[in-house]
Amino acid sequence: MRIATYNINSVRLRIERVLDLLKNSNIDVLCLQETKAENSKFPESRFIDNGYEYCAFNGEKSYNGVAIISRVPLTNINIQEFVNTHARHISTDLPDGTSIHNFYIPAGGDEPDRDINPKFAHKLDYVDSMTEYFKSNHDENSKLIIVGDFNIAPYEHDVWSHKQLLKVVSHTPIEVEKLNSLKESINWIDVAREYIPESEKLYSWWSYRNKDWRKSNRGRRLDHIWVTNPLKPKLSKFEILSDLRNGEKPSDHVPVIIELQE
DNA sequence: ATGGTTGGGGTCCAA
Repeated sequence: MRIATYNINSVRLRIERVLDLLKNSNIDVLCLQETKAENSKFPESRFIDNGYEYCAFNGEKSYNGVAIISRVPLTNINIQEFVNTHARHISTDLPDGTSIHNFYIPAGGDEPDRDINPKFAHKLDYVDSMTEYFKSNHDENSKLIIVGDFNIAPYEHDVWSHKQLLKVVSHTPIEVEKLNSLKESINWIDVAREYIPESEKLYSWWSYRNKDWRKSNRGRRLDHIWVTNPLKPKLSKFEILSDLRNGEKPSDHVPVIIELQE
C-alpha cells in the first residue's frame, strides 16, 4: 500500500501533474491539500476515469481545501472542524481498518506573535485543537495515519538555516512545542526521520521566490506523514519526490510517500 | 532591511 501527501496549490491548475504522479509512482491513496476548489468544481471525474474510483473532498472557494483520492474503497469519510469552518481536514478508513487523517494546518501569517497576528493565534489554537481531538478520540494502539501540510518544520535540519529561521513562522519554538505536544498525544512516529537521520537536511517545500530552487536550496520540511506504533513494523519505504519541484508550473511543495506492507 | 513569486477571483488576499 503506497500512500502519498501532496500540497498541490490548486487541483484544477495541476490536475495533469497529479494524474502523472498517481500513475508514475504507483500510488494507492493520495492526500491533497490546498485544492482551492469548492466541492462542485472538484475534478472528481478525471480521477475516476484514471482508475481512482474513490474520492473524498472537502473544499471551499479560493482557499484551503483537502481531498483523498484512492483506488481502494474508502469508508467512514469524515470532516472535523478545528477552531473554525475552514476546509482543512478530512479522514477515512482504509480496507484493512487503518484510519487516515489528512490536514492542512494554517500557515499562520508573517508575524510570529499571537497578540498582534490573528493568523498565528489561529495556527497555534488549531494544533492545540488537533492534540485534544486525538487525545480524546483515539489511542496509540489503533492503526492510524496522519498526513498533510503541517506548515511547521520541527527539527534543526528540517530548515535550511535553523538560526535564520528561529523567528520565521514555521520554525519558531512555540510552533515546534505545539507540534511536539501533538506528536506525543498518541505517541505518533515521524516516518521521515525513521528513514533519514535528524542530522541530515530534509525538505518538502521550496519558496516560489527563489530564482533557482535547487541552487539556493532554501527549503523546509513542512509536509509530514506520521503513523501509530502498530503500523511501524509494516513500514517498508519512504520517499520525497524532490524532482517534482521542477518542470512546468510546479507546486511549491513536493509529494511525500510511504509504503506499508499489507 | 527589503523584495522576491504564485493562485484564485475579481482589481486584493493568502501563501
